[in-house]
Amino acid sequence: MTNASPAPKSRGKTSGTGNDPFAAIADPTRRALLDMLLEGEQPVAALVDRVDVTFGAVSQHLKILREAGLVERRAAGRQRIYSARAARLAEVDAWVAQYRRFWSEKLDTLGDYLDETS
Amino acid sequence: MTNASPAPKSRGKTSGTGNDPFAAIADPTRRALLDMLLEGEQPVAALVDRVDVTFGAVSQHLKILREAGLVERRAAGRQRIYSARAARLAEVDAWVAQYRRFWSEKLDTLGDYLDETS
DNA sequence: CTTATATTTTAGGTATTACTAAAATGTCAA
DNA sequence: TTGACATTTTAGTAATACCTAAAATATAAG
Repeated sequence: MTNASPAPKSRGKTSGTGNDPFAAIADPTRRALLDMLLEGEQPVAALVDRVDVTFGAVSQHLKILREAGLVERRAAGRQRIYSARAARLAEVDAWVAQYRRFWSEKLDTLGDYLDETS
Repeated sequence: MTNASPAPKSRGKTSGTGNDPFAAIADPTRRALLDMLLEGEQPVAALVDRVDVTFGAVSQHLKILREAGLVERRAAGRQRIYSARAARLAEVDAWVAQYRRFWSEKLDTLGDYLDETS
């Protein structure tokens, strides 16, 4: 027997980019946006010219981040001011935390990683 | 003016699922596989019957995880034994760490780290 | 050599993603 | 009102992701 089909596979609820923080931070542009907001709240236009995609694209990314609970929006005149709302990243952090003991039984500086050690 | 095109946009190097740990852990099945490997190294077949996709799909996921440096493979007879290689998650951890102060100025029981540096 | 086992790879399909350009919405100001 | 500004939404497209079934590879055993 070659393969055992595990079910008809409805392909229906993959949760998607919206609302899942892991999916939300998978995109490098979205991480860049979050990083910018880490410096403080900003209107969309301020983010746009640091990011090399169109205004529309940034707006769409912000929507995804907002649906994931990672940013907040506030109205100010005709602007929309966005700010980071990192609480939702706690879910990601909790997951990664399980693995911490694997790479650092000794937790050094916490500032340098990226190695191979093999 | 409606939009300012930021460049022809070659759509070429989005890094993709392979080799980018953020993209690698975006998929829930892959996170599940990593979680299983956290219990200890395992041959592919052992993972397959806890995951509800075909053998082929699991093999593909493991390939992506391997390309991202998140798992290791070892041969044992005709089996391939996989094990978690969490070091690469340090990159994710480092990124998330920037945000920790946002949701916990007091860092309770989470993973318990000395983030500091600010 | 032949067959069974364990896994990987390929081919093909469908869904989702990320992007752009343009249209739509909402707000401010003359 | 009219027009400019700030942002969002829509429509359409190309690339990517994930999945299955089946073929291919590799090792072990009779």
